[in-house]
Amino acid sequence: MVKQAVSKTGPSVSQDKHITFDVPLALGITLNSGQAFRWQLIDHWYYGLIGDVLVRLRQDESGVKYASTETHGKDIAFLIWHYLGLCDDLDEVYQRINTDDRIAGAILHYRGLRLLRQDPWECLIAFICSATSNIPRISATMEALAKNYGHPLELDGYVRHTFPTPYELSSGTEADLRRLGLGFRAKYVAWAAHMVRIGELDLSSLYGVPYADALGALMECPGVGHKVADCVLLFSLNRSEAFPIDRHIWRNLQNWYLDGHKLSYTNVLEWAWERFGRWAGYANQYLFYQQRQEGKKNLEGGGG
DNA sequence: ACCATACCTCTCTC
DNA sequence: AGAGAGAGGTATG
Repeated sequence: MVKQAVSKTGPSVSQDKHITFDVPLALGITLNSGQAFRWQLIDHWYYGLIGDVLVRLRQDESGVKYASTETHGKDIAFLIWHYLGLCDDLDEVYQRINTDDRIAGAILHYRGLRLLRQDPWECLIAFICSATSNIPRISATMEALAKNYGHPLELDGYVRHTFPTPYELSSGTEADLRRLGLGFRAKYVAWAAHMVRIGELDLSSLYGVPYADALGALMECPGVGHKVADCVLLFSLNRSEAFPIDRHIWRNLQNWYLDGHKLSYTNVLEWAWERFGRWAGYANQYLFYQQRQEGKKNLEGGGG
């Protein structure tokens, strides 16, 4: 008997395209390394938004396959290339940050993990929402904001919402945002939306200005401290020297490298710059990802 | 300058 | 299954 060929996909499925390159990339690890919160893996495709374009991505031997919604003339291949940070020379990065066995192990296991170039506005809100939270909750929060204040896009029958602009998000009051489950972060999100909308914080002006100036500008936002500002600098503003120090990284650096000494945030930062130089942010991301994977492993081991 | 504490409520765990 | 801890931080005393 011959099996009947039945198309499982709906009508008008987008044509897959392809970007070819020969630099290291670990797409799945990169999209799930805690930098971005809206990528969803469905049927072996990563669905998510890059700006106002809904895309699906899938890595193969020679690069990345993709399909997307209308791009309004934008070069989608370049958009993806840029978003994934494929222009960073990872060989140069590895050479500079590979200072010890621990980092060497992380590079070995997670080769191709990259720092993304996200939209600074979305990144700012995501990390304001990250305070005393966890990844599932941050993701849920970002989806709630998108569904309530963004607009829908459809790709092959699959619908996702854009992340709202500062103007769109400004239509929500603090009380509205609390109803979405933001908790004490609601006030900070509303405030940030207001500041960006009226131009008191101009995120696009922060590319390429001195680190300390960009940091200071971000920290003008209530609810944005040094750590959140470093996340925005590293994951969206292309500042590879930014080195976000959360409680876990702090404790681990203290044990692994600092002989148990408790240094202030600024002192740890200066230590990181001295050790890892201008690619310190990559060292941070590899150590962060490694510590998270080891945490998962320990949980599995305990369960049998 | 440093340290403790409150802040919302969701998620994971036992 | 339901209660209790803890959560990628920041602002405030």
